[in-house]
Amino acid sequence: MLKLYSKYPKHFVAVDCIIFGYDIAEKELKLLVIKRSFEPAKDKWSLSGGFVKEGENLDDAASRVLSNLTGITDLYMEQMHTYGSIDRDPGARVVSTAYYALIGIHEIDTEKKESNGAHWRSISRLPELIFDHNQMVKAALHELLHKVKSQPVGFELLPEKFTLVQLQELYEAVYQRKIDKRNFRKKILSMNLLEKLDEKEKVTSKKGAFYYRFNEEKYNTFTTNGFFFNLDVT
Amino acid sequence: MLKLYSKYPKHFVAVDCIIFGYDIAEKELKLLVIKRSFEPAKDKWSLSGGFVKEGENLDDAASRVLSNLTGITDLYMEQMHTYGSIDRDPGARVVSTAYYALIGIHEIDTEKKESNGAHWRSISRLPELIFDHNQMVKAALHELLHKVKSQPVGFELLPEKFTLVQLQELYEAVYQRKIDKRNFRKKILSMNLLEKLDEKEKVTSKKGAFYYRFNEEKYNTFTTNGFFFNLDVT
DNA sequence: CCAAAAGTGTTTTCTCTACACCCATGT
DNA sequence: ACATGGGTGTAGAGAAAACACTTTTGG
Repeated sequence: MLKLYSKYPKHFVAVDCIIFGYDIAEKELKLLVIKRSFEPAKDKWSLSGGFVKEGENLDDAASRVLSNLTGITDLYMEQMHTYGSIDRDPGARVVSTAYYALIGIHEIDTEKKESNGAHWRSISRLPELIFDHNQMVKAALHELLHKVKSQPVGFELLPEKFTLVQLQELYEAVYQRKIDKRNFRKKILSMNLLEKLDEKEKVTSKKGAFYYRFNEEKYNTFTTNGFFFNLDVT
Repeated sequence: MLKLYSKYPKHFVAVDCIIFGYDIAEKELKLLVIKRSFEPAKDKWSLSGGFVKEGENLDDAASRVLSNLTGITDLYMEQMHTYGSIDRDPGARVVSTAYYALIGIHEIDTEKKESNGAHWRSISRLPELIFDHNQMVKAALHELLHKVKSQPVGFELLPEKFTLVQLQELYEAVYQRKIDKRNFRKKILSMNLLEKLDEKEKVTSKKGAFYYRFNEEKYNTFTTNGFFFNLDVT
């Protein structure tokens, strides 16, 4: 390796993962937080993070942290923002890139979650987090809100099969407001992205609600043709 | 300083600045590019960047690079994305955070620009840039396009006083398409963010066009009340 | 048979779009 | 008086919003 840049300083580089999960039963958006196991700020609540290794891509570091914690390997994960204030981490100067992921709350490997001291916490009742982690979460929520309107990411938070009621409740949880049932269904179905299955979910009602499935192929056809997902309902 | 993290590797951290300028005369969006003065890739076209110093905030590093190049100190600058592939820079593994700035093409200190080997290049005729810089520009343009629709950042690219014609031409340059004059004026004026001045610009026409000014106070009133700037015109 | 949740259409309102002529002025 | 760019309104189409009753079925 050439020593071209040897006069410049090096820094610790880390990633922090903001893992959102949707709890279909409680109809709440949750965040995965961990009890930090090392100094500084040991035993405080924190996002899960990790240092970027030598010869490891930044994105790969984020995936590694996520998979160590949840067992999930292949996942929608998006870089959000990089935090680089010199004093953000009292242990040393660390530049940290925050990523966020959307998962169904039950997709997670419970073993791994427990052994890492991770817990789901409702976003409306978050604990105090270390460093600038609360700020990160706030920014990620803000971005999620915008994202959810313009791209069909909501489906990432649900199991493969879901009912329209569940989908609506998810949007209500994210938007933090009520949505009109008829308008919601009209709009989402008119996009032709959902496939109605022959199966019904019969736990929450006697009549039962039809399951639907997100059709990724159709979505890709649309996007390549300059289609713009836009879910903005009453 | 505690040696808490000493077992982890350190990395070079850099910033790259994507500086967009609007040329009010040529009605074109331009990008500031420089001829790189050092190895590797010496004499190739590049964004202007720099390594983050010891004890320097990430954002401050971006501001420093910008001000060295343009003389502009106080500016709207936004972090875009962090690029962290291990082989993106052939000189060494460098994690680089890209920022973009919007300025009027004439706000710049010409001395500084020349002495740094910087040039304005129309975004429709960009040269090949080093490393992943073309990718950065493409991403920044994409983000600019979305941003411009949802936030009144267009004004950053214009001088304090501007005519509605100039503002429309700016949006046409960014969107890369014609906008209906009457619809544009109707929409932008209905937002009540512009202040009509008593002065006219009389260079480009005999009749003269009234100057307007962006009213930041009004904008702040709106945003705090949950207002959403939305410019999406014919 | 009734409670509980699923499912379904229509009307009104508003926003977006398309479109063409008059105005002011310097030469 | 005319050429040049600045400025203005309206009608029609399409999208968003408001709104309430019927259906199914397990207990």
